[in-house]
Amino acid sequence: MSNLKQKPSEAELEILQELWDKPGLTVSEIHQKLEARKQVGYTTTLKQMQRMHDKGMLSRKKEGKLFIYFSELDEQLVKNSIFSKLSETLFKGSAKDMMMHLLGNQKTTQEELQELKQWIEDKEKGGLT
Amino acid sequence: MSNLKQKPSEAELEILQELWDKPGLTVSEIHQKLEARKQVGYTTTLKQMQRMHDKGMLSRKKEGKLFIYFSELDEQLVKNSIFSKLSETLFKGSAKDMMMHLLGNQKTTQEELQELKQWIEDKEKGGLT
DNA sequence: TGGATATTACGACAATTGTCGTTTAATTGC
DNA sequence: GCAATTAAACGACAATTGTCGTAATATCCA
Repeated sequence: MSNLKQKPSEAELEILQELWDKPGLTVSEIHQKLEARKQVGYTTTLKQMQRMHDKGMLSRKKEGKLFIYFSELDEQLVKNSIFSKLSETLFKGSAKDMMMHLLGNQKTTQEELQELKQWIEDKEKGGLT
Repeated sequence: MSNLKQKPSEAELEILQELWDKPGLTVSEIHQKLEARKQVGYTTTLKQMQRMHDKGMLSRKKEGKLFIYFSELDEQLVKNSIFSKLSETLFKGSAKDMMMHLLGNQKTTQEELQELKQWIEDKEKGGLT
């Protein structure tokens, strides 16, 4: 797990996300999930995953007669690096500004705001060593 | 302003960000700003901006002897579309989950959390038409 | 007015990405 | 055993990206 020389592309992220959700899927399983969301051919998914395997982003092992795949990249690390790059590029490195943007512009429900506030409060109480 | 058929690439975003911050910059001005952050040749920046101009992402006008550039893409729209895509791909579309991730993993200071909470509270009071 | 300087335009290239079609190989049900 | 089905491997392609070098222009100054 968890090297990260290259930033995964959009399509790669979609595949990684599926494997983070549920490690050990076959190409067809992944393909089915992707297909449910967007138009894409089986061989495209296959090729994509083979390339990711070549790059070391995925590992795989024979399960019976077919391969099941696993992510070799750590979910948190990848996501962090994406956001940190983004905050760097678009918000002069201020994570706070980035969140302000999120809160201000995404359709965030009242309820979600509530939860979020709660979450912050909990974090304030609990987590300051 | 504000069409968006194509998602700007990483390098393009860096340039857009400079123009959003301060519209009407020359190639060299942009280049200087970029150069301060990363290693890149002048012609690279120039070419990048010319391509963006061709794509209609940037407009420009002769100011005296040289061109000054402007973004043709709306900052909010672009940023929203980036985040919405991201939340789609990596958080099953939940903006809240995305923010949780941000709050949990980015180095967010106590102070920033405070501000954020304040911001949420203000928003609760004021903004629900 | 000519050369030095600053800007802009062109054209190239390698690498990466998204997409497939076509082949091979393996598995499985008659 | 063999045709039908499934899965995996290969090889191709066009478009996009990041990067420049070089050439053409426009400006300015001595």
